[in-house]
Amino acid sequence: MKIEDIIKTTAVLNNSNRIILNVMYTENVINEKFNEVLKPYELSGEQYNVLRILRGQKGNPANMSVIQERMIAKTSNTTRLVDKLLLKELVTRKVCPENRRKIEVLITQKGLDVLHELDPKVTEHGNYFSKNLNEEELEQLNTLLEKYRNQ
Amino acid sequence: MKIEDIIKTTAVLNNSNRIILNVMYTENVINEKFNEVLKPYELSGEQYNVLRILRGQKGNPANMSVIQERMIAKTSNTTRLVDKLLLKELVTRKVCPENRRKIEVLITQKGLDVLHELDPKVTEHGNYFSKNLNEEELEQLNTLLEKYRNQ
DNA sequence: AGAAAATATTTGTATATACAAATAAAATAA
DNA sequence: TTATTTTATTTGTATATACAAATATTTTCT
Repeated sequence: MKIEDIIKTTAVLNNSNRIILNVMYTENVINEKFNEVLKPYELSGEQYNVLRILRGQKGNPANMSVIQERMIAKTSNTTRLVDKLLLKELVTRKVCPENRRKIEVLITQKGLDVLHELDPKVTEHGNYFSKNLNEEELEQLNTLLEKYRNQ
Repeated sequence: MKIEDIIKTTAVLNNSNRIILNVMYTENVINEKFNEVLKPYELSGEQYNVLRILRGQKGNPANMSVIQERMIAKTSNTTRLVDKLLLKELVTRKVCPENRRKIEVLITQKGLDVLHELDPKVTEHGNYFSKNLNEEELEQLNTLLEKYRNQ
């Protein structure tokens, strides 16, 4: 469906404005669907993102600034996200003994189990949208988005 | 910059996952930049979106559900957004006399003036990103995003 | 007409985002 | 060694998002 029909505008949009709206709306659609996947686990998208970053550390702890710089939404409040994960016992945190300013965050076995259970559902979520494009188009879309962003 | 480098992952991503991350990250970049444009006016992106919808009404009032269905983020809380705009005297609201369940929202002259002042800055914001692509690529990106979203 | 259902909006609550300020520890400079 | 600067994280505050429940009005059914 064209973005003009979705936002029910009669205005003629130029390609520049249409991309802004299309990217924003597509992100919303992806997120809404992904939140449905996460809902039974009572995780938010950004909490899931933190868990993925921690699993990627393969047993090494990550401190707050490492998590921060690997997040998609760079302005997320990592402290509070980790707090929530701690309450659910999906991560542990302790002060780094070498540098007491730093906090070492680790994913727990429970956290790894949750991610493992989610893995196929996350794959399915990605395929739900990408199935509409062939491999060449998928490649193109990634390339165009990366090119578009470059300031 | 490739999304893998931005989120500093060593994992190999398939195109399906890369699109999800690329769309989410691109939306973030667009929004961060757009918030800078809006900041001097103390407007949020969604407040601006509501003002645009109201201007598009060309003098006719819009009720809450009309605003809602034209918004990009379909889950926004229209009541509270309109409340904020009302405090800034950018809109008016009154109960619809024909159907007292409905609320008629109108943009004020002050609201129109703010939008008019923002217009060139919004255009500039769109061009800031779209200048990286030629007309054909812009067209392609829009088409691919619209195709991608189709369930 | 009165009850029930549908529609339009508001309110409540928890969480998340955006951004500035505060705190604490470590590194560097005088 | 003390003061200053830098680094890492936390806290505060206002706003926004997500979603359920409440309220008010209108429409439909009997």
